[in-house]
Amino acid sequence: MIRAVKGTRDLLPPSTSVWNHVEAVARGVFRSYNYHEIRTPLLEETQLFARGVGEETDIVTKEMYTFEDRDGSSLTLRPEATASVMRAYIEHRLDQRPGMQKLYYMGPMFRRERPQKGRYRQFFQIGAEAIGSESPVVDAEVIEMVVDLLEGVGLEGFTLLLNSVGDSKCRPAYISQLREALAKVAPNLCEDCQRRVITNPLRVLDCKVAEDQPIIDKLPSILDHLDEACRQHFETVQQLLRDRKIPFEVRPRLVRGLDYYMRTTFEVVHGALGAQNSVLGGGRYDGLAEAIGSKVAAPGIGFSIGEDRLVMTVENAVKGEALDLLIAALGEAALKRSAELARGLRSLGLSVEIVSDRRPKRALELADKSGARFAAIVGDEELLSGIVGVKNMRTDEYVSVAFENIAEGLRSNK
RNA sequence: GUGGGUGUAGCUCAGCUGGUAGAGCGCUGGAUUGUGGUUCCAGUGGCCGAGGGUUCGAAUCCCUCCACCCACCCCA
Repeated sequence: MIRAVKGTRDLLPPSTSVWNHVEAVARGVFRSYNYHEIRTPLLEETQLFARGVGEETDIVTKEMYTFEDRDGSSLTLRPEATASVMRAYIEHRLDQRPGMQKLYYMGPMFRRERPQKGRYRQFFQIGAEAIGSESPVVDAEVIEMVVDLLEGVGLEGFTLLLNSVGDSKCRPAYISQLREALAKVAPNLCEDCQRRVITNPLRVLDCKVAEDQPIIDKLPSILDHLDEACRQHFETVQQLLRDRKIPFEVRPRLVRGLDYYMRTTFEVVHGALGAQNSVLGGGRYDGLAEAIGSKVAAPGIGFSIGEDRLVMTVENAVKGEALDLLIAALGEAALKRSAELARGLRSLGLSVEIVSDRRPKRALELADKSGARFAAIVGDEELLSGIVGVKNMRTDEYVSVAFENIAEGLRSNK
């Protein structure tokens, strides 16, 4: 048997209606903040991610789906979208368009990791990027939008974590101090951390091993090492969030795995997701444009939602897309008349199913099992009288109406 | 890449110390020529993850491999 490849999956009904719901809510929220959709290719030149995401990151060193094209060039299935959006921004000179560019996207990303709960090799992200401004006002609005979106799809009990990771001017100094401090305590840390001390000292801050916590708490905090500009920026973002009554927790130890982040970073976590508790991550990336070879500066901030994870948390809260009417047609003539009726109803946006190969009882049973709102039987009697008995499957109400009045009845009961 | 767990019907799972498969749910039909949800009856269903070994005989014991899940790493 041929199966879906490891880490990929088929999304089947009724689950797909949850996905549609999440995406519809997202589009609505994006529209209300004046964001517009951008669609970039799933394939990019490998260099884009190597430079944009960071040569040393896990994504680039071991998780990318990279292959050689027939002409010898190296292509990669996108592991994330921000670099692509920035590439498109530069390529099409969107900086020349009036005002800031507020863009959103949704679609599949690919990373070759070992799958587990909430993690797939093909996974879906919904994200947005605001490019063309360094202002903390934009940071606050992006975060406000994120909260709107999550609440809009019905997510409850999430926590917004906030931090600033400084910029290219103040972060290097902090990291060297951190290295110094780590050198002294390294032998007392867990095995993973001892490795991180060398590979990526910031990651030590993210360690979850209980015994390490007291040691990590004593390490220097990035927030004490921000330069004046970064400190101001971070202060303002926090003030604007308070003004908007958006609850958040400052987590000086919140670090992100992608090299391009600077200043504001944030994350939304939710229990009930297993070990992968992060639903969304984002931050500012003022140096990204230059990193991928742009001559013009393009400061920006964005975020990305793990749609698979979000759907997991709201799966039960969303109702499916119910069938409006199931018609049991008895005989040739009735089938013909039913098809006419269905055509009219469908053109009004109602969903209709015709069943002509089952006894009425079985047809009703099917209506019940498929969650139809109404059911009707069309046979010789109805053809003669022009009157159909329409049954409300939820309330058991049963009304006789003329063929031409069915639409109205269905719609008023919706 | 590393650990742990699990693989028997479409789904959830029973099958004790070896005697070549069961239940519930589902699906199809009937009881009930045209009105669902309850009941009852019948039918449909499986190279017991794959290969090899032990044995007269293996779903069951042994070995190898594979797949899926969870976790680590890391991230959405």
